[in-house]
Amino acid sequence: MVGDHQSGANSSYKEHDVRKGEQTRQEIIRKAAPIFNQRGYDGAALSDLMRATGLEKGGIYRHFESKQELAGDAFDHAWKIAMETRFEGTEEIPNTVDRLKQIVRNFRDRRSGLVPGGCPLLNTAIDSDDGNPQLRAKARQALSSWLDRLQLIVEEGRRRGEVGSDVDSLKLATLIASTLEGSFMVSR
Amino acid sequence: MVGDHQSGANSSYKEHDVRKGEQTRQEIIRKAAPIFNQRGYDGAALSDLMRATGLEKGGIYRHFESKQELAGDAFDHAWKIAMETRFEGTEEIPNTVDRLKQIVRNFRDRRSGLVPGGCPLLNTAIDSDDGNPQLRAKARQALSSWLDRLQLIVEEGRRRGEVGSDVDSLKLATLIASTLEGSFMVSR
DNA sequence: GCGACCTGGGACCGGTCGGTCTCATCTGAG
DNA sequence: CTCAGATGAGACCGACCGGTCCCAGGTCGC
Repeated sequence: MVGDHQSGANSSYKEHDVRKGEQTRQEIIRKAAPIFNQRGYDGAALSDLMRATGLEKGGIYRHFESKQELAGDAFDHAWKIAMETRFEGTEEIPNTVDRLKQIVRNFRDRRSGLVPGGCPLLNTAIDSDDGNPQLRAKARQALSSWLDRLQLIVEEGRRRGEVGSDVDSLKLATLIASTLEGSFMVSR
Repeated sequence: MVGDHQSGANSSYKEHDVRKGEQTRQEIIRKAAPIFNQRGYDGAALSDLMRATGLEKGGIYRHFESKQELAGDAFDHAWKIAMETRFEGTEEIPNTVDRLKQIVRNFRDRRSGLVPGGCPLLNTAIDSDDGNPQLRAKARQALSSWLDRLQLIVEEGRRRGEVGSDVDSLKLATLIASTLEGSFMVSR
């Protein structure tokens, strides 16, 4: 239906895809992400995206099948940045509790490099809780990957005796995530 | 601008306002609240509200200046119900900690009488974090009234020695609220 | 440098949005 | 019962929505 342009044979220049169009595509995603994150899916009008990217409608739709596809890519982009920021500089902390504390601190303090508009997960989860199953699925997936990562840290700590063995790692991970996300809302 | 119909003099039937129109107005609010709560402000189209209320556009706009006014009233309605539900049967619990526990339990368990679509505060806070200053103000006000109420309970407990005097009542109230709201999101 | 095709502009489309207005009908005080 | 005023229907409005399409011009492999 889409893609598979010049499908055949000899004609070339794929491999990493540094074609002009791919750069434009990435720039559209970068510029669109804050708008979706701030205004939500319905609130982000094509006209807003046009202004932000400096492109006309046709220029945007050249690179995306639909607004939904763009929103999905924009969410992935925003979430990737959020995750990197939240776990930045925590891998090398040896003690589990200290590492968790650093994650909380990252969550609280590091907002500069982030995509503006608050937590993409929280925004998207709420925004897509009626229709929009694609975005909803992405949000669900993002949440579980986050919980998994927290849970893994807790379990490692348990194995190393830095966290009590009576701790339910999934429950603790969920508690941490809930509280952090909740505080995001309160701090508006 | 609005209202103050038959402002003057002798002409009558105010007092409690049981006029037909007022009943209709309340029913519109009741029917509209779940739609705003589920779909958000932009997502709740007039056509949805028309279907839900069984009225035509003119019939709705007779009772509200604008969609914003209706959304505001719908939020107030939803929030009132949510607060009643959350604090239901907690006033008479003597011990402070038990009372707080009951509030948490209410939050978790009692969802039947509620306006569908999750917590109105969470929804509205996220939904209105770009424009829509009216709704934003209402959300802010709702949050502080909730925090105040929790804080009051904690402080009473402190005075009666049921809660450690080292506890910061505002911080604890905020923590409780954050965690509860956050868990609301996670549990989608 | 040529030529194929990738890229972006922008007019255009049908549909829906929130909101207004007029008018027929209903309600209820006298 | 009368009749003024309250109520609701629904046609209508301009703006804007997401999306399509074709064309001029740019890009890039050969």
